[in-house]
Amino acid sequence: MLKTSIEMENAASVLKLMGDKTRLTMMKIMDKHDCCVCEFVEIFNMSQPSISQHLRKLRDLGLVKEERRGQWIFYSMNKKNMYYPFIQQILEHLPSQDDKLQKLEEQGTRISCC
Amino acid sequence: MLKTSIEMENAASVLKLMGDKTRLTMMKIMDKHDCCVCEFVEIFNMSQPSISQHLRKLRDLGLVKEERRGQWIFYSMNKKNMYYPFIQQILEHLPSQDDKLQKLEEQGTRISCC
DNA sequence: CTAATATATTCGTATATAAGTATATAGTTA
DNA sequence: TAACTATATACTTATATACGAATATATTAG
Repeated sequence: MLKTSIEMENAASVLKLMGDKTRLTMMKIMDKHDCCVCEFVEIFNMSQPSISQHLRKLRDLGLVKEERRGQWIFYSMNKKNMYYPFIQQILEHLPSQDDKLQKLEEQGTRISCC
Repeated sequence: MLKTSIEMENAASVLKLMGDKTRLTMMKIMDKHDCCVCEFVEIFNMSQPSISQHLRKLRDLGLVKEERRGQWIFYSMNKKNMYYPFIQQILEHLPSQDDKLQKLEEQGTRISCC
């Protein structure tokens, strides 16, 4: 059985982050796709600062990585983070959120397709 | 790959519960052992009402089961709960908390040994 | 170089959460 | 049956959290 070594305190911190539905969904999306702030703003119909704050929390723990492409900064899960294996096996059990990106594409607001 | 079907909203709720270090530790202990309130009070050096409130939150979601034995009510993880498989694979990755029960036994305050 | 766009940060607000004191309740024990 | 013990509940308080308006910052685009 593949086990990651993770302290209780760190585990609780990660789980608390994932215990917010918006962030959990973001993480599920970012596990497979790059996504930028303005796309999340559309997906969740939330304000840009709110989305930015959610990402900040993930960034503070090194859970996500950024890549600037032109005007946009794309976020994805940082698979090199020490907690990633722990996070991944949680995300694996969640339903796909790809439909949310699909919807963006249909509306012509998917940016990472360009 | 064994996957459980769990909705995002429910997953977030469960994860939020587990995002508290005290509750996470309690859940880890209860996954293998029965434990009563007064034992948790000793383990965590917290007030009885606090422990009781933590258990209440777990109980409200059906995550724990109770069993009265004399004066005491023993709690353990409810392995029949629909979310248990999801929870279990998270708990599996955490370090054992058995040493906490061990310490109780050494102090002579372990109740479920009697 | 300026204007525009994307994003981060600051700030304020409403709500949620964890902790403990006080009290009520549910049993068991004597 | 009354006394006692274990536990649940109610209440208060301090702190954390999520959200969005306003603003600052970092780039790119023209």
